Amino acid sequence: MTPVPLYNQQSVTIYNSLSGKKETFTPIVEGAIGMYVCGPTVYSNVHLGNCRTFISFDLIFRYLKHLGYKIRYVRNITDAGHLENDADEGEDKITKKARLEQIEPMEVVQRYTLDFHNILQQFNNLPPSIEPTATGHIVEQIEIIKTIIDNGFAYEINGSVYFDVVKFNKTNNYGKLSGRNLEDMINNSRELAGQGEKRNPQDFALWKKAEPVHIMRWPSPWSDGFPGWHLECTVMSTKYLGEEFDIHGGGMDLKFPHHECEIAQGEAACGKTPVNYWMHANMLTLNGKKMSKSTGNTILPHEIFSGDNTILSKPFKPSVVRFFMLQAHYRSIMDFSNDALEASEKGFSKLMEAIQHLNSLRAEKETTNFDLNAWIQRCYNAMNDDFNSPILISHLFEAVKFINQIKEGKSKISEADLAVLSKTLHDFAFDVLGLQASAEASNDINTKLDGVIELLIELRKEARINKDFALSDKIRDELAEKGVQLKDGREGTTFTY
RNA sequence: GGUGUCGUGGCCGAGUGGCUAGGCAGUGGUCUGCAACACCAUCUACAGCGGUUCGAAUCCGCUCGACACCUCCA
Repeated sequence: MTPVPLYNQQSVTIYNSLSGKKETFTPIVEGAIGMYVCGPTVYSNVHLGNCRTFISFDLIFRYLKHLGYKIRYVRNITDAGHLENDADEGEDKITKKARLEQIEPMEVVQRYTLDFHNILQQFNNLPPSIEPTATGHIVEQIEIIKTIIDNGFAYEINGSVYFDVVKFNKTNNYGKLSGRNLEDMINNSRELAGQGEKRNPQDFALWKKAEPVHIMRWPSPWSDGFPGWHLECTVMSTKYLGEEFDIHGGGMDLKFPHHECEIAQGEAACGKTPVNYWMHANMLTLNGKKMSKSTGNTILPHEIFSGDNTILSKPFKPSVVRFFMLQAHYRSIMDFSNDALEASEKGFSKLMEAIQHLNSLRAEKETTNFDLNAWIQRCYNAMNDDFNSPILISHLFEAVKFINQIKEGKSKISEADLAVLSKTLHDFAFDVLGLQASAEASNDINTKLDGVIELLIELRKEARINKDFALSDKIRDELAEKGVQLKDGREGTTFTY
């Protein structure tokens, strides 16, 4: 008999940025989900704020997987076509960096893509199902531009192609995601230089003619040039997930104009709105201000792992940082600070230690002081409610308290319940939240074990000085029995495993 | 200037029209040779001013403040 999938037992609610409300999640195809998340532009090291977004969507990916959904998670790498600004002289970010460092553009891409993967792996993010690059989809981008031109929503000027926002807005709604209306934008837009050839300031580039200095360029029917930033996501999401798919995510700062433009492109090219559920992860702030590459208000993951930053009192492990982030809801702004990290570190250890204690608990005939089934459902309810990880974590701490009570002999648990409790805690802590105990804990334990042995050596030394040889021999012999060999030398006692 | 979000106790951070989230820190106790851990108990809240309501920190209005987007950014 096939078990009923969890997704048929749990009803997930998602806050949809498009409607501004929480909505019951229903995928287009039962049991299967297509999810697209905007990835990084790989022109510099990924900072902690970037990581928060990807950890947020990793949580969502993990939970939906846990519920038994078959999910295709597509996250792009932007390695071309990302304009420095909206001016005609706009320079590709990758190209600019390449020129500054005197290396090939793809060398920049390679370096920072590796950095990105390395960091996310340390945070224990699962890799996406497909990680396409913009440069790998130039042909498709050119094709979709042709379609948009044919459909009458784009125009060519001087070898560049622009999306005609004003015309599009006559039949469609430009601004429905970001809650803007075009009239307001036209009336209140700031004056920017270099908008000369566009019909309207709100129009955005689909294809840009490359200036002679521009290294990254591709031939097209309009000019040797490069694609506009917004286009790659439309092309790659459509190619791998279809013209209509379930979830599109990204950082809150991409809502406008990037995601708004994606909707416009999708509708202009395919005649349908591309995404059912838009999800936006909120920013991580530093000193109360958004972390941002361009302003330099950032902290890098490796600085946290090494403790090499003046605002940090010590190094913190990736899992602690991940736990810290998951203690806030993904849609809330979160402020980074050393004090908050330290608090999270202690809480994290408490949780991990309790989970380890599970192995040494003695089962009784009955369970007291804990309604296991109700607790499990509350854990699911928390995650079902727009992936509320902080509430889930608060429930996990209820279990921690219960486990410690059992240890103290103040509560009891039956053998069957112990197995269920253990499975549920492992599922949520490791599979869903993506925390890591094993590797880190074992290192941690090795460190602690070394300390313990050093202590025994010290005690043995004292015993020998006091001529308490019965004790000193007992320490030496019993350690040997457990595989720890003590070696007395001129410079003191050493040991080997 | 336009649009939007938010303002919770020492810190971080949930949530809600009436029923103490949680973590960290603090205090008192139990345990301990003394500690640590753990357990039990406990103190600091809902920016300000009005309104709706039997009742609001939660809804509405105003004020103040912060942040975000409007220009590249997760």
